Amino acid sequence: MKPKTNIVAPRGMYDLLPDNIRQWHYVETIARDLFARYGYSEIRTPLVEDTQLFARGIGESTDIVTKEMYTFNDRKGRSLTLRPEGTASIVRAYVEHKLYAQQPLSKFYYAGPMFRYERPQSGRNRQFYQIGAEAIGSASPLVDFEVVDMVHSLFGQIGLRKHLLIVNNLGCMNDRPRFAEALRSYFSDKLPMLCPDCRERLEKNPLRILDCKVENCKKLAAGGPVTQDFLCDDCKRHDTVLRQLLSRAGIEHVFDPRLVRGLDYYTRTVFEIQHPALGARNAICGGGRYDHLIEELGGPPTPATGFSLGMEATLLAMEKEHVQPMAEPAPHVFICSVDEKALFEAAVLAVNLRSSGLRVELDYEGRSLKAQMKLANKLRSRFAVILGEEELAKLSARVRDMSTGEESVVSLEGLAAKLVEVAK
RNA sequence: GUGGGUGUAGCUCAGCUGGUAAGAGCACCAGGUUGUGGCCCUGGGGGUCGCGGGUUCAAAUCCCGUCACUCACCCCA
Repeated sequence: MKPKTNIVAPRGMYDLLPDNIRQWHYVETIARDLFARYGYSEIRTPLVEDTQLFARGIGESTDIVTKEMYTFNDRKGRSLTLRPEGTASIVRAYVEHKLYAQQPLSKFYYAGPMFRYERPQSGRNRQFYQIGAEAIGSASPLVDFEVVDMVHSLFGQIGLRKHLLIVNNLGCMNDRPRFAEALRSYFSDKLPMLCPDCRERLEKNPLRILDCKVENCKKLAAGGPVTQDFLCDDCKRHDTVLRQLLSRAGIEHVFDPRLVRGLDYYTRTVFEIQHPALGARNAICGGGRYDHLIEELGGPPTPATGFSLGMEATLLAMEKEHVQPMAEPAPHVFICSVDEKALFEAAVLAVNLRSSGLRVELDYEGRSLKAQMKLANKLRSRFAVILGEEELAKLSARVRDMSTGEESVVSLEGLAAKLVEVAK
């Protein structure tokens, strides 16, 4: 009787097997290198935070806070939450360590898992991985520009070609309520024509009506007010400068006055990067300015801007565009042993060859030479080194080039040097 | 939380109007070569047909429930 468990990974969470992890390293490596060039330093914060941090930072009434958080009490009864996003934690650390006192502008990036209790879907999981960056301490549109350029360039360097940058300006804390009010009054007499979801949005967050997917709601929204009409002079200037910079730098983008991002803390600049080959959840990156969050979380009034990209969605986009990272390097050498004595020597030889910098595989089980050769072939090893009675008697090994089949006998003494020479 | 689709070997899937249908390809192992891979040939191991219940003489096949995966909605990276 085989013991059988039905324990599998939790819903919406999954294992990354060696075959997939290469792609993750590929993206992470490019990102780290690129971020360093922009002067952003890595920061790591706990995966778990005080529940209040997210409730206050993201917004008490948002879906993320009301129904999507993994929240639990620890043994002392403190309410803790698995982080559903990265920005709040970064800001918490910024305030806690008084980093504003050290330099006027702090530039961070982070990478790691986030958790939201949602129904899984294409490009969306309960544990998902984000790479993000935050520039805290400047209200300048130049910083928005830098951040947008940075993540846009990242996708380009990864090898994506079809990603699409969309920008908008939501206005500052004075403009937003005026705009929301205008939307309410515009839609108030059209209530029966809106979808049920939008009727609720009208109460809770009227901006969201603008990106409803229902055809009729779209039509109605098209005739309604847009953010641009309610921007104050400063916001207008901010918006203009950002878009001019993007154009001057040759960064393709579209302006979409209906783009609204979900998180409550966004002010002024918001942007999104989408990929057309994805499913319904087509954003691979979202971001924007949040000029009041630092103050909201107990710090001095400090403007900030940033973004976050979804790793799974990015990987999906890479797949659609057939972007393939380099293959896992194949072994230089596979050591085959013909008998038990050779097997012993093979283990010792492996140490020697590996210390010379070679990638070395060998058989551990004393299988047939044929089986070992098959394995060497399957692993795409450049050479097979064969140890047998004949070879060992002469303190030598047989070296077989796996692509040509040519063989030569080399003394054990000179083997490492010889292989290093030809295997490179 | 709501709705649709799908769960058969390690992988991709066929079988599904109930009755020699537990199958294929790939992968794996062995042999064809007493110490030599790729191609080819032969053989072999491997499956509670997601799980539970029901209908029936008989269920992978029909019905119900459940779990999981998946796509979409809400929301969002």
